[in-house]
Amino acid sequence: MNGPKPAGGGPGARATAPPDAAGRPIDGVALHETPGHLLRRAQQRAVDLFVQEVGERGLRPPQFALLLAACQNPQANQSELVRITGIDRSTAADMITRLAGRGLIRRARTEADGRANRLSVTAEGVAALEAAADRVARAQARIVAPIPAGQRAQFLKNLARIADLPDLPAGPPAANESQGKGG
Amino acid sequence: MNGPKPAGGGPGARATAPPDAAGRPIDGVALHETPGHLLRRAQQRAVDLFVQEVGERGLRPPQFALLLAACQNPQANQSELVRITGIDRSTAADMITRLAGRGLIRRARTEADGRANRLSVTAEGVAALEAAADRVARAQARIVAPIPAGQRAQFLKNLARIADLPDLPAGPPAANESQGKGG
DNA sequence: GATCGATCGTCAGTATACAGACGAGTTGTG
DNA sequence: CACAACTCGTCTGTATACTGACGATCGATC
Repeated sequence: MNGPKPAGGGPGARATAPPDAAGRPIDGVALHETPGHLLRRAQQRAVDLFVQEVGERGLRPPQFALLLAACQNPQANQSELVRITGIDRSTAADMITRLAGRGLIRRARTEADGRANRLSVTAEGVAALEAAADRVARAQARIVAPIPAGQRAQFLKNLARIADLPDLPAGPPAANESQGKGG
Repeated sequence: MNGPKPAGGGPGARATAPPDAAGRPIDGVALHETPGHLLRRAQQRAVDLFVQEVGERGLRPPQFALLLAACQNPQANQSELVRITGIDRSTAADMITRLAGRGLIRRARTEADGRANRLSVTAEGVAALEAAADRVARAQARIVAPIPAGQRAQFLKNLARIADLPDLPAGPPAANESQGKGG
């Protein structure tokens, strides 16, 4: 555990000093209540669980995302995969070099556009994806496990809102989704 | 903007193939619905907003966290700050070197323990923190702005659950907190 | 055909993140 | 004191993230 000085202040998620703060104004800022810090810690934990399940020598989360996107969009070039995955274009270039070095992907200039690269996932790459799929699913389940089941869909929806991604395709099947059930 | 091809799949947040998936099982995995991916994208956005507010040449989120923790815990050594902030010890060593290079912090061996470093935030460091405080608060507000106001406290609580941090000090003042507004 | 603006991918530089090994120092035990 | 186990901080190596600059190419326009 690690919360030695919560500097307990008001409720909610304020990042400024409550009236009962100490001398300097910054002494009232509670790091552990700020959304940005919580997001960072939560993402750390998510990566940790992913690596625990998939293995330290296996695919890492962004590698899985990139390889999966390439597999599901065979005619996409690097820029399109960058848009799909949210990985930076410079980072993607490095990652593709590493994935190609492991034989999971191939990179070749397209004939139609002399600037663009088309990425082909190799048979080994597909095998790596399929071998990881179940473990990734387990990791995802463990990530949201600490959240009460009835609140998970709403939580992910709000996470998508922050991420500024298209909202989850909330279909008709789920009935109780915009309200938690009391308790 | 960046969501050109959502590759819409099944509802909910499953990470495995729904029965109506295409040929390979991995074709049914919807990246944009997985908690890990959403956490990564949301954190990217949070960092982006932080940098927008504080400035590209200013403190970055982990630097702010480390400097703030050092300021609020003057007698803490590096290991303790590592525990408070969740920053890796190797990363923290690098960051402290950079912060010291900018004159925001000083590092010195303690007399009591010949291994430990005590970190002193300089006057410039305190000034940087205080100058950033309001901007950081604005950034935090913008991060959760896309979430309906009534759901923010619950969202942050669930984020803290994932992060495996001590729960937010949800005091007695908040009454309607574990349920959304009726329906 | 020539040119301008936009796009694609690469590269350099910097910052964050983490595993693993290491030296130095401390603590517990005898 | 001697010794082992542990802790603190550093260092190396690798991976992710992003900015800014760059060359190459494409598209539109003249």
